[in-house]
Amino acid sequence: MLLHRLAEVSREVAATAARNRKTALLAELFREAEADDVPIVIPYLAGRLPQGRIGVGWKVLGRPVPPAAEPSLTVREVDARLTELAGVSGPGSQAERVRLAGELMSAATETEQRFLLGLLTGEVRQGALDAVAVEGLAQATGADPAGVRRAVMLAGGLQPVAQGLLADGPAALDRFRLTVGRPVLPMLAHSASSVDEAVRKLGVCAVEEKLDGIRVQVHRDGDTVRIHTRTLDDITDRLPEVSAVVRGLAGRRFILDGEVISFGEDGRPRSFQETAGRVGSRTDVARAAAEVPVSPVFFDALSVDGRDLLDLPFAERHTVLAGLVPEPMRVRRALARGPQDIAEAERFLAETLARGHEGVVVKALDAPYSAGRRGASWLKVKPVHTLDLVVLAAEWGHGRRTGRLSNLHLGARTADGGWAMLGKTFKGMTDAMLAWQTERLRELAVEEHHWGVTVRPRLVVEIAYDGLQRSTRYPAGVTLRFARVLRYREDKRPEDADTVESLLLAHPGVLR
DNA sequence: TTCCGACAGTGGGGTCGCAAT
DNA sequence: ATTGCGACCCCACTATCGGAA
Repeated sequence: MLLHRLAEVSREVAATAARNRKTALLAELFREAEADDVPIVIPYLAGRLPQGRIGVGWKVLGRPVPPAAEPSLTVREVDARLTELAGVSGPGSQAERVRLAGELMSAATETEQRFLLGLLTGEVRQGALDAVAVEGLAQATGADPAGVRRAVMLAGGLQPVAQGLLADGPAALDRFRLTVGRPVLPMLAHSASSVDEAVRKLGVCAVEEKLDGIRVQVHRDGDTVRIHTRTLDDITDRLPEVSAVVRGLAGRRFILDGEVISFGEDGRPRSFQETAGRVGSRTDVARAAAEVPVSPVFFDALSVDGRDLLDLPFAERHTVLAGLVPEPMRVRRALARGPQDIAEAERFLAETLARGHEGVVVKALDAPYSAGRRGASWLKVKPVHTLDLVVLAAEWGHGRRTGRLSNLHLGARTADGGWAMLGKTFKGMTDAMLAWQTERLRELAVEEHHWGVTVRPRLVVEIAYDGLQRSTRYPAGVTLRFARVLRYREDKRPEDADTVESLLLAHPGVLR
């Protein structure tokens, strides 16, 4: 199949609003693909590379090159070239990547260039990724959509399922079962604004502490232990002490879901930055492990001794978990029968925060494990802080925000009457707010840049954030975690904005 | 007819590893 | 030794479609 055909379909999908039509377009293309093309066409149309990320970004792609007049590239040829690109390393590799990428781009037509650019930078933006591709695959093969979705979750990705389906038809779905050693997409949580809201929604539930670490899925098969992240990356080699702990557990074959986190000598959790830095260290693992040891803390069991637990209610999965994993290695929890226990649940949240954790996750006790979904049966609750800050600058948006000032630079007052930038945010704005702030900020502009405008510090905006973290980038030495806009405060003057000093007082110990 | 669940998009900060400077 | 890039951890929120109620 020609890449040109894919690029045209991608363009048409992007230009189509109706999701059913997007699905149909993808299905049509999947039906056209030859067997050898399938493992390439499917991920491409889901906006990703079969090779995963291959170290090619905006810089490597460099300046635009003149497009080819006629389409000639086949998807298999593109795939082969990208595999070659992915393999380049060592001194001189950057120049070689640039050369190979340039060669590929000059062989592509304009439409193909646009598609390849999106694919390589991970920004296809056609309004259809995994979910729509899964639906399209089901339609193309006549398989049950729910069955395909489930198989994809269990296989950890679209590709093996697509190959099976196109080779053997719907019967292939039976092959995809939960298997120890093969990671499955983890279940995710929605947010709730309070414990009260969460417990009222879920009824009989567990309230579990939410640790601010790295999500892990741990597989043990005898003496073999594998540890995977939320995106199913294998990080076993970076966490030897976790493997050792898991080998010490009673069961021989199991899959557990949990978090790894580092505790300080005082028993309190270290900052997310410290845990993440440790888990990210690959070169001198022994030293990193000595300096910042991490511990696994589990909260779910997906499979134990050959039993697939996914469809069991959480209450039963937890009973199995508790039989396998001793208490300190499980998250703390409280049970709530429903609204009558809200006070207790709130007390548990307060205690959890006092112990230095992030918040709680409220989980329905009767719900199955919805692999790969953001199930409504898990609700996270975290405290939210707010500040009144001043807009110092704003950046032009992209995609559907093109032509709108989008990303705000946020400043707090300093002791000398100036402003210290604390970070940026693009979150929380409605279309109406985007339109309004674009106009207002242009009026306040003192300087225009290619990236946006700097403005007179006049506009006060109320910002929600999850906490303060250390920063080497911003002048106060701190930045906001997950900052988002709540509303503009036109009733406030810049002099009413919060100060760096009061912010640091509100979060003692962050700078130290 | 209205409501709501699921998706995709729009980007945020930090840290690590690697290659280039 | 320092800098810049890319990958990958953490993530919130809004708009939209289409099926459920």
